[in-house]
Amino acid sequence: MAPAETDEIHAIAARRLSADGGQRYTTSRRAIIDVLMASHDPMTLPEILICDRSLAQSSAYRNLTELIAAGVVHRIVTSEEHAHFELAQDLTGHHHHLICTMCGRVTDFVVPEALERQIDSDLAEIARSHGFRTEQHQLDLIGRCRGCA
Amino acid sequence: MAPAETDEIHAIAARRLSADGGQRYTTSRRAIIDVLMASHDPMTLPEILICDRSLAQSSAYRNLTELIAAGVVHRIVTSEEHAHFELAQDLTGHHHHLICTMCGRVTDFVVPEALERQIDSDLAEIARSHGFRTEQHQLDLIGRCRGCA
DNA sequence: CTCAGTGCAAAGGATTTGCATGCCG
DNA sequence: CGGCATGCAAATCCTTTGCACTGAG
Repeated sequence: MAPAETDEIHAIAARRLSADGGQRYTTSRRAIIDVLMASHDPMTLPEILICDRSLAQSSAYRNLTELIAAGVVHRIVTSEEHAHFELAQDLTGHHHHLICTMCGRVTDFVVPEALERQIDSDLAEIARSHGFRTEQHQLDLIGRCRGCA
Repeated sequence: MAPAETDEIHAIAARRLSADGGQRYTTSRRAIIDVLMASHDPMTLPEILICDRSLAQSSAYRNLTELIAAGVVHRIVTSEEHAHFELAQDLTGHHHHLICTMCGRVTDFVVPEALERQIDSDLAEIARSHGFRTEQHQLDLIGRCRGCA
């Protein structure tokens, strides 16, 4: 669960893509990963395109879909118009999101280890009682960010 | 925070709507609330329309928007195609959601009081340190439901 | 050569909106 | 009467897809 090194992330991405049906780690895909690594917070597609003017919108969407399928990128849906994208949490470390209802910005935060463990154990019990196979939990705060408060 | 009675919910809905700029609690709006009360889990718009054949799609969306603005209904966004709608949690009691990545179904669950308190206090501290004004927290489990596992 | 990747333009699909009409207060 | 509410159809807008072309192995 420890955050991976920058170079290591590229290596992992390449490996997961090729494991996922022989996909290549192309320049465009690497560029997307670079952009996401450079940002500390999840980004929308328009934001990604601004950081990487060379990319076509449809290709960006297609590559993100591929990266998500390969487990390298994670998509975050909010009430806002655009989805947000971030590196998979097994690459960057597990965290949660502050979601601003005004400007739509998504910001990362981490919670104390003790709380994380408590949540995991309580939710495991709940999932079991519902016959639910949990893939991930998601704990977000919805409200107004500092700038919009 | 205690769940409100069925009749009481209608009264509250009417009151909040009229407080929200003089909106009326019309037959259609009451019907939507009835449908949501009858379901124990959040519903998509198509599901609502099936339960209430008399409603036009656009009116249903418009009424839901109005009910959300009045704080009577809550909208849940998932990765699935349709949003889900449920009564505001101050009417039904605070709870969380199991979200199935296969069939898209959303199911309610509650967590132990102790965990809820722990989350609230830890997150309050985090929000403070980010200058974030929290409106609600959201703790969901993403995975496969019993039928799709 | 072959097949994945790319870009452009067009399609898809949930949700929203314009507009004329209906209806409660 | 006045303004909110409704329904239909058309518009929006994020995202996906069809298709022809390019490029890496």
